[in-house]
Amino acid sequence: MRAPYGLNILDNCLTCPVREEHLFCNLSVQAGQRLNEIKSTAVYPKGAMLFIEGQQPRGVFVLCAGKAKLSTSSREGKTIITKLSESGDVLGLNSVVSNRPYEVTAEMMEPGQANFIPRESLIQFLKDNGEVALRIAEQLSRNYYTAYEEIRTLGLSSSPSEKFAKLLLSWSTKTSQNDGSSQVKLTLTHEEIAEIIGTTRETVSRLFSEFKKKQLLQLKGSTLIIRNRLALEKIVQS
Amino acid sequence: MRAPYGLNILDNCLTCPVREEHLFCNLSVQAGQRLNEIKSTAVYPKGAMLFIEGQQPRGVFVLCAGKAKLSTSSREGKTIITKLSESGDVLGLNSVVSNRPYEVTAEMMEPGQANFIPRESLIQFLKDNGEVALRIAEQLSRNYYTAYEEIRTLGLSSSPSEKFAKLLLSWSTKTSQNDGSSQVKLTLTHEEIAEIIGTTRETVSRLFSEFKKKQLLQLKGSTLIIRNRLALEKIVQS
DNA sequence: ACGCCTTCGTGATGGTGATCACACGCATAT
DNA sequence: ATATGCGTGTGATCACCATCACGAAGGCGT
Repeated sequence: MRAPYGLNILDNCLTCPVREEHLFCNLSVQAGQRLNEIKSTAVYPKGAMLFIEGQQPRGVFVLCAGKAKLSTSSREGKTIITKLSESGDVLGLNSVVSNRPYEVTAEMMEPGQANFIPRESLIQFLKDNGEVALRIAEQLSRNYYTAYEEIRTLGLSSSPSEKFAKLLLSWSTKTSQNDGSSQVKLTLTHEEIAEIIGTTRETVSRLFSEFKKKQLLQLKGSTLIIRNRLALEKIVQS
Repeated sequence: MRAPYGLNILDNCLTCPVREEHLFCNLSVQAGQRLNEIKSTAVYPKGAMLFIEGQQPRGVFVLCAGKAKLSTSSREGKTIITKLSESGDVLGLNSVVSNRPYEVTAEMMEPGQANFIPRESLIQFLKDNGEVALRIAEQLSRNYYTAYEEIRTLGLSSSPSEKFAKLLLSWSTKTSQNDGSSQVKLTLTHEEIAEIIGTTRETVSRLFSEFKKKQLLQLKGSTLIIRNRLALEKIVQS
């Protein structure tokens, strides 16, 4: 398969982002080869849709480079972002395994690259390799956990402040310093943050102001500095 | 293993609730026998907790008789019910497969019976029977779908009326008549309904009044009659 | 029959966040 | 420079629903 958009393709992208929880690591030699045969790699520009909510599942995408956002929308146009995916993540797995329509839309937030594995091939591959099926099951149950966290956040923590604090903390843990502060490159618009925590853009703006005033965070250009982790945890407290 | 609470035990409960999506149907003879060896059956009274949020996963429960509610709570005591389980459902599967703490509490809503399969035995069983692992994966992805529906409901439909209407419809579809009305035995308290749709008891009371006045539903004793399905669907519209 | 507990109905009140509106800064394009 | 668009800050308003409060109705044991 030729790559769209005329960009380069890495030869073997499946192994490039080696992460602890990577699904397709440590396979037997034959399994690895088979996987290489059925996958195809492509490059996507910013804004490209890997798949769209409601489509029949064509296959899974293994993200190699770039970030993607997973979102779902109501008829009236309200949108929630359920996950920000990074390289190594496997997208569309649930739909492919259960053969139901994609439940989310996956959109590239920046130019990137992904491996595509067609549904039929993957299912056959799993039938032939029982040990991988179990690993897939593990991955699915991890996905479930994440979804459950989301449910807890949406259902139990009522106020936007709480959810905002929770989001900041989830960013903070990735880049924690020993002195309690941490820095994150802020690539999301207020609108997008609003879609993550289920509120409006205006409220997010006000939350930023409020948290700045309370010395909880600080902004230098597009760099977000989280000042007071403990205070944030106190706000969350669920 | 002896049954607690001094009640009777069915000999082979695994096969009693034969449902389309039943996990452990149509197994090979050996697999079926092995499964029978590692399972144990017990009877539970109303209010019994099969497992509690946060506990290390001991194993899965296959519900044979009785209903159970799955719920999760915040520290401040707010509770949401995420699922009402019926016979045939497999509880605790996600936690067992991913070896993380139970993410919910499972409580019997009425006296019932369940098979228990210890974690270690199940995992070994799955390793030995690759084809079952794939079926487990399918089940997990169905669970994921359900969770996703919950996220959509919580995140996208803002008003309690909308969520209430959605709940009524989900009950209605199970027992639909051809004339558009349907009857359901209402076994939940307003408090529990509130925990399902994420609002307060008082609001549920008021919703009942409001919907009665609008001729959307009717109550005869504990029998709920849903009068106007289309109007409900119009309220939902997400 | 009596008290006790759970469930349910409904009024009054107040806070919170969605909504609308508009202005500003800052890109990039013309 | 001017235009156009996007992302952002912030004020004013208002509906909605959580909360508190209380009473009524039913179930259950003693």
